[in-house]
Amino acid sequence: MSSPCLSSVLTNANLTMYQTGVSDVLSRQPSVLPSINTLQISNPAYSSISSQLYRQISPHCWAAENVLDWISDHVESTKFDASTLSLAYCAMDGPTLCQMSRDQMIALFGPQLGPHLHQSLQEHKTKYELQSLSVPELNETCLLLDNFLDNLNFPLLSTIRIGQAEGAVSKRDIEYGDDYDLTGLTMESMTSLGDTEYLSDNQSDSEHSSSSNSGMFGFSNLGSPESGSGESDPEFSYPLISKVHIKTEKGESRLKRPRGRPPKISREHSSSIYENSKKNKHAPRGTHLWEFIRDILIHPERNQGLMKWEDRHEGVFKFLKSEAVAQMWGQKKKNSSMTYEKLSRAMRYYYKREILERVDGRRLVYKFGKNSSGWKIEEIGISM
DNA sequence: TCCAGGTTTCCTGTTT
DNA sequence: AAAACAGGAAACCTGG
Repeated sequence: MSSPCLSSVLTNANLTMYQTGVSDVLSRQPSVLPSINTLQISNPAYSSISSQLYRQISPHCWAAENVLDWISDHVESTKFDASTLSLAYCAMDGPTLCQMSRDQMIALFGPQLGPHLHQSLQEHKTKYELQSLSVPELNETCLLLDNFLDNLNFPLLSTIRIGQAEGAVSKRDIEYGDDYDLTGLTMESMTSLGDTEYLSDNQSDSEHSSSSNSGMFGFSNLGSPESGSGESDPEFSYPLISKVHIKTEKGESRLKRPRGRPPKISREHSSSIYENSKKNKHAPRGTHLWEFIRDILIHPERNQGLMKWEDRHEGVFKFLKSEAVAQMWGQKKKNSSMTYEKLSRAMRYYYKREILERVDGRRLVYKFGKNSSGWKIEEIGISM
């Protein structure tokens, strides 16, 4: 993968092929997704090169990030106030976009940006209808490549991070609470999200409904392992061929060790831990795990059945989809290999600091301690 | 440059 | 048997 353009094309094609449920997300949660800037920045595949990629692809083949790039360009060119634009309206892929009428686009993007976007889209569609011969060939190639890599137990193209060094992120752009988003979870991450104890808010503890997991966020079940436990399955644990390129101040790119204790060399599938896809950027101060957990709990629109209060007044809560929460945390920290096991270790460190209290005998249940804050009803002033 | 805080990762053993 | 829990150890990153 030496050509960034080809890499981006393949990555985007893969995203296009496998991203599902975007319209579902659109219809449900228009206000909870991050801003355009934070999504672009939090997307590891994003780069200045790929941001122009949509110009070379038919709108019908645009992935969500191509749509985002396209919208971003128009936001800039029209001096539109992006802060008034919900990212949820931008988090759709090309095929979804192409199905929208002019009125629908005006309804979504407003009377200023909507017509502009519609006009632009028609121009792009017209342009690429003339080149329709080449696009199916590209899609077919991408599909073949994906199948090929999949059969070799390589990660899907969408899980490979390419040119990360190009996606340099400034610290001020990483604002807590806005840059995690389930729609950005990759294929590899979604294969193991289904916990055995998923419960909707209306269900009792005795009810189990793992079969409904895939539909919670509108993701389809895309080839999860039979075992149902991606974490314990070596084939579904880590991307194998990704590399972490860290751009230094001098501008060169080099391999960098991932954070944490290095894994044992002898472990199967750990061909090289230093080649794992990770950005070793530590979160800025104030971005703590317990705050992340707290914010999921106190924002029902973000919760989506991930966690629930067991005792709202006592601060007792339970993970309903522990792996999904861990993936979200990992996404926030730019760490694709985050698991509930690791997250829970960090949670246990909070016992000593009395940010959390133990809840003995109950699995996946924690309680906020006296050194936590911001979760009490009287503190946040709303009724849960 | 060093240090502290806050994880992240791995590991072994225990409990549910 | 598997998943979750517990906690030690070590590594890493960021901010001060």
